[in-house]
Amino acid sequence: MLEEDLKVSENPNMHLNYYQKEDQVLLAVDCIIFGFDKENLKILLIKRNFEPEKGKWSLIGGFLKKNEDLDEAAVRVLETLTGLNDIYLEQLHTYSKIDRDPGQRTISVAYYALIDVDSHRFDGIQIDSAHWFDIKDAPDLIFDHNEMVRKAKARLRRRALTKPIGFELLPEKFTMRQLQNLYESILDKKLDKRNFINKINSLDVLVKLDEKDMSVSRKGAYLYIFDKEKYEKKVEEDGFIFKL
Amino acid sequence: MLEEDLKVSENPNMHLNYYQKEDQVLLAVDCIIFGFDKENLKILLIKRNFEPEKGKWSLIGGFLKKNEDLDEAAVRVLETLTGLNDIYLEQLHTYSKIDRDPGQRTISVAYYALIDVDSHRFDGIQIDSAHWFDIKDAPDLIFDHNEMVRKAKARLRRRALTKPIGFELLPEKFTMRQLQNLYESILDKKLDKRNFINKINSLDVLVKLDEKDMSVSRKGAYLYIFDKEKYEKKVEEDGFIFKL
DNA sequence: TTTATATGTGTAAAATGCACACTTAAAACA
DNA sequence: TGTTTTAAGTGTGCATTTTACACATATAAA
Repeated sequence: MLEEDLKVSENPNMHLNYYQKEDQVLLAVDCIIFGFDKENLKILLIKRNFEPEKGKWSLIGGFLKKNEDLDEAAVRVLETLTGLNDIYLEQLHTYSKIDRDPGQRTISVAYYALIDVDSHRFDGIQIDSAHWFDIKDAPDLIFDHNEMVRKAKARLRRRALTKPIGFELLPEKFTMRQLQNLYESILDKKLDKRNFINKINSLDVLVKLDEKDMSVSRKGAYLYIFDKEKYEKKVEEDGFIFKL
Repeated sequence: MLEEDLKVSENPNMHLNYYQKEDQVLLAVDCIIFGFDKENLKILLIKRNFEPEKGKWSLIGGFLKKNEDLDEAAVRVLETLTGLNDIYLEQLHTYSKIDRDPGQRTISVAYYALIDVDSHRFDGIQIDSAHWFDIKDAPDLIFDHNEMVRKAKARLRRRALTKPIGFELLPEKFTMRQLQNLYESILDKKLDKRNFINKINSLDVLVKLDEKDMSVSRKGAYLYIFDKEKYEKKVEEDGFIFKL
C-alpha cells in the first residue's frame, strides 16, 4: 500500500496539508419528504425560481456545515422548509457522480422523511414554491433527484413491510381504512380488506378505541392508535418482528 | 426559505465562493471486505503501524479524489490493497459524526465487498499488515469501524436472502455443503441440510455437474455452478425473486 | 474385507397465505 | 316512519410454504 493512499487522518504525523485541501468537496443533503393525507401518498417538492432549470421541480436540500453531522443537517434542512422537527428521517444513499450537478462538484447524501400531511400544516413558514404532489403524478426533477425518489420509494416499501414506520405518516388516531389506504399507496397495489385487518390484528400492536370517525361514512369507522410501548416491549422481549 | 439555505450549486448566479469553500470537507471511503474460505465467513483487516492506535486493527480506506465518484474510489481502494478488481461492491452508509476521526473532520462512506478468499490469493501486492479474521473473532476496530462492520453484516444477511450474491463469495464450482456453510455463516445459524437443498433446488438456478469434489469426503460431493444467465432471464421474464 | 465419514435423499404435519360475500349501523330521503 | 344508500365489519376453507425428521450410499483408508 502506498503511503499517499493511506488515510492521512489516521496518520498523526501528517497534518492538514495541500494533498487534503485539494481533495475537499462540498457535501449536500437532499430530502425526499413523503406525506400522507389519509388517502394518497404524497411527495413535497419545491419549484426552482432561478435559472437554469427555472420552473423545474426539485427536492429540498442544503449544505452540510462544519459544526453538524449529516443527520443534524437533514433535520435542519427539513425544519427550515417546514418549520417542523421531530420528523422521522432516515439516511438513504450518497450520490457522487462527477457531473450530477452541472454547476460544480457536489456530493449529496439523500435522506427520506415521513410526515402526516394534515397534522402538519406549515403555519410557521411561508413556502410559496413548495407543493405536495400525489406520488403517482409527481413531475420530473432536476439532476439525479428522480433516481433518489425511486430509491426512497423502494426503501419505504421495504421498511413499511418490516417496521411500523407507517404510523409516522398517520395522525395518532386513524381508521383501518386509512391504514389500508396507506399501505396500498406505499406498495402500489390493492389489498384485500379482510386479510389486511386480520394480519394487522394478529400483530397485536394496535388499540381499538371506542371512538368513531363519523366523517367518513354513515356507519362510522372505529379509530385505532398504535401502541408503541407494547410494540417495543414485544421487540425487546420476544425479538418480535413487525411483518406485514 | 432563506437565500443562504438554498443550495448555491443550484443557483447559477453564485459561483464558488467563501461560503462554500468554508464548508468543504474531506470525504473518505472505507471498505468492509468479506471473504469466505468454503468454511467460514471472514473479514479482511489491516493493522495500523503508526500512532495513535498503533497496533489496532482497522478497515482499509482512502480519500475520494476530484476525478472519481465514490464507487470508483471504492474500487481503487480495494484494488490498491488486494490487487484485484472485478469485485462485488455495494455502498452501505455514510458516517459523519463530528469527532468520529479524532485527527480531523472526515466523513466516511462505507462500502462492503464480497470475495472468494481462495481464488484470490493476493499475489500482486505485498500487504504485511493485512489479515483475514474469522467473522466470529474479529478484533475491536478503530473509530466507528465496528459500527460499520455491524451494519455491513446486517446488510449482507438481508441481501443474501433475496439476491444471489452469495455466489460472489464462492469459487465458480462449489458443493452444496459449501453453499450451506456460507449461508450458515452469514445468517449465523444452523440450517437443516435437506430443507436447504430442497429450497435451493426449487429456485432452479444451479447446474449440477458430473464432477465431484473428492477432497472433502470418501464419497465425494457433487459440484454445482450458479447459472447466472438463467437467473437473469427468470428475473426479467417472470419477475422472479431469489428468495431463500 | 471392514470401518469410518460425509453425502444424498422424501414425506408428513403445521403454519401461513390467500381468495372470497354477506350483514350491519346510521344517515338521508321520501 | 320506513326505505334507501353507503362504507364498515366480520370468518372459513383451500393452497402453498415451511418445518421437522432418519437412514442408505459411495468410497478411501485401515
